[in-house]
Amino acid sequence: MDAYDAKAIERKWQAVWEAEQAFHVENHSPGDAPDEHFYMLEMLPYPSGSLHMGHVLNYTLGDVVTHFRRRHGFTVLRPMGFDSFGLPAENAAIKDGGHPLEITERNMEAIRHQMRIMGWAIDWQREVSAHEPTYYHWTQWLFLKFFEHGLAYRKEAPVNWCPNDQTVLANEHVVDGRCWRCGAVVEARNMAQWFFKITAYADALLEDLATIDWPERTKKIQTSWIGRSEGAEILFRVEELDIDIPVFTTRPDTLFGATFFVIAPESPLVQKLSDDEEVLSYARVAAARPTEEREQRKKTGVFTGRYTTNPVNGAQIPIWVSDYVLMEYGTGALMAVPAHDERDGEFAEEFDLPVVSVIGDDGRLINSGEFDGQPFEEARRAIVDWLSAQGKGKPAIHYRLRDWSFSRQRYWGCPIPIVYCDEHGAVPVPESDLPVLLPEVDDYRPKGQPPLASNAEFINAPCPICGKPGRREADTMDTFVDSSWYFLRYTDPKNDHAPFDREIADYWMPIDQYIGGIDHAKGHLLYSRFFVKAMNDLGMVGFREPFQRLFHQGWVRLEGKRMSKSQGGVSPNELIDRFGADAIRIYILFQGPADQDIDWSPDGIEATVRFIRRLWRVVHEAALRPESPPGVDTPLARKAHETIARVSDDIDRRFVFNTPIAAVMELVNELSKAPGDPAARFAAETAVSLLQPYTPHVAEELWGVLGHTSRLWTLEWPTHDESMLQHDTIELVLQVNGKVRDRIQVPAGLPEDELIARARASERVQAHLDGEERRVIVVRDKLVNIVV
RNA sequence: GCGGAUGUGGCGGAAUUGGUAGACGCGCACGGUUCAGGUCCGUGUGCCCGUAAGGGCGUGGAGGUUCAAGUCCUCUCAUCCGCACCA
Repeated sequence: MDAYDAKAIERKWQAVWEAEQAFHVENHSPGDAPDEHFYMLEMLPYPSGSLHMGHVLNYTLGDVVTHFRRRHGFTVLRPMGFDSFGLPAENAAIKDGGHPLEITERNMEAIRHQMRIMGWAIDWQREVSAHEPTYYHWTQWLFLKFFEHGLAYRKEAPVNWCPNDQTVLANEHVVDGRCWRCGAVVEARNMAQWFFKITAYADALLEDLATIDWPERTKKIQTSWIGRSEGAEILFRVEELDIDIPVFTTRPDTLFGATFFVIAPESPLVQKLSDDEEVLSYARVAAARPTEEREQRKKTGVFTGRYTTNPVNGAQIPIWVSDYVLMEYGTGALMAVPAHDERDGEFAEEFDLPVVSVIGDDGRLINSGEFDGQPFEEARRAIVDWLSAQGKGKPAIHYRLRDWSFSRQRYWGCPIPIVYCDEHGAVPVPESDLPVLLPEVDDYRPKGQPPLASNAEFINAPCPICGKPGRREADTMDTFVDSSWYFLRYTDPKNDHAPFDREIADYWMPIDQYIGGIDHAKGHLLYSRFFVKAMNDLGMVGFREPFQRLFHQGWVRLEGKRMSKSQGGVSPNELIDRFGADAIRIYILFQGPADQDIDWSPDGIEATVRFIRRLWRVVHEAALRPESPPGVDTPLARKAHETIARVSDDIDRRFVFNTPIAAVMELVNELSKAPGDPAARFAAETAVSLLQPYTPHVAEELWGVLGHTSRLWTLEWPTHDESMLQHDTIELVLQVNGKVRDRIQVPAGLPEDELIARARASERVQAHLDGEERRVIVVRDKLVNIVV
């Protein structure tokens, strides 16, 4: 027996898999495509630096599922690619020099290498990268389709502006109101921005959550992010100015209690309602105040001097301006009901405004004219009906979700295929002119305008309609656009006349198992759902959800901090070099349930290497034993069958990956204690076969040691014999008053009387039977509990 | 403030349907083998009392349901996460 040499074994089998393209799957013509197919996908990596232990967990998990499904006869699509546009490469180029493309491709090569030496079963023939023109060609094409159908549009909107870096920042790059890079206080600035109309899909995104198998907490995050609330829009008339101000409320039943009215400081209504300098200056100061300060509990505000009419009772109520009203939500104005809304109540107290209670302790309306006495739920409808009849209101639904702003004033992203013409406005680049290639620029640093704007050759382009000089859009797309459809491109990655073929996409999609971090719950996972729904409506795909089943792996933490590219962490390469990929794979999954966070400690790795070496030795010993006869029935054989059952159920139904390792360890322990057992060969083969998805290299090698020439990775998963799980004798637990007093071996299947008799016969039980027997509970083949 | 998750030995965790708490592994202790060993093998290891037999206690805390609770119910504490003046 040679010593276990992880490196040699891993290189050997990785070479075989590559030479045989073992994990490549073909697209069949629709008629003869295999029925049993499975689309396994993990979120694609962002190529900044190299992979960290969090990735190792993510992709090893996916790898186990891939092998497990393959060996159950499924044709498994398991592709890989790179989210290769984005700020980090650009920032690295600014900071250290070099080109974002070079930096990105260097990192990609490092990651491909890591993926290869981890031995992951990936179909590399389907690799896609966001920054390749052959990919972003179709990102641009999809943008044009969305634009054509009104799902992509341009409008003025507030953005996070860093006055120091002279650029817009994404929300996640604003930390405590400051720029993450230079620390300058971020300002709100209005700029023309491109948006996707994700709000048009708010209801669909909510409703279809019921059709997908996702963790409840993720559904909850999306639900609260979309933030649907039902209520009414009510018009408040300002007679002097002859205007109606709409407000949104979820509590129209409290309308009679509206004793004042408040508008947001940013609201254009402020100027209309008042020219008083005190009011205007309050509004200016309040609007400019950072959000944090606005959230401080003490209410501020100023009376405009104007009144509006409560539509339901004609009361003249004062109009105030206060920064507790948000311009972004509802209509930027609200009816204040101090008796039944905590915030309105605080405001009323601060400024000594009247409070009228309109709901009694019994939940029925009071002080509400003709609606008095109605339960408030009924009144809610009745009042809205009454308002509708009067033309003063209507039922309304509001969402917290806003349209997705995807313009980025940065270089390293997908160009937006638009030309601005003085005459024709924003004109889409014709499909035949795609892709609009990302050009070279002299300097990636944004200086008040996006880097692309400085490239005259790029920026000056004729209007596609009239041919007169126009200017290209200089913004690039948010990288979340790239990742909103990459999983579709994988199904048909080489297509050069369309993003993908619908029939092929419909065949593979939706993804059967998606694995990635929960941090993408309201970003990538929501955007991708929106894309698929929109594409379905445009007739491009035949399904409405991209990810049928979703799993979130936990974080790998180092000293309490999440390992990530920015935080650094433990280098997988070094670990592979020292312990081998198989040991790392088994180690990372053995730490605990995969959806729980792992605190990194190097201690356990030695142990997993020790286990592999033990397996190596025990299997070699077993290989010297004669072939196990079919149907061999020994305790070791039974243990093997039990292990097959446990491992299969854990991976398949329970989706847990740590306990199967423990189960196989038990089997290997049993085997090492009974090397001469006639079932030794069988037990060894079972252990190796069950471990194959976890440790594919050493499993393959040991499969050969056991005399097989077949490819274990292609073989059917073992099945257990149900009859081998039945035990002839069982351990019967004997309790007195619920406390365990004895355990005895009895034949399985004894009748209750017999079990009771045997329980009473136990000396240890008798020692505690000093009172009158009141009751005896029997769980057959398990326990007897005597109550005295 | 609202919503959610988690809490089990010295440590990571197991216990799937209310039925033996602590599987498997780390660590530790003792013994053996080798001896250059940070190798390998074996035994033990929840806590307390006891030489032992045995007994008591024990799943963040307090109550409850039940013959029986880590598991179900009520309250509570701690940690983490999400949302947060959303009308």
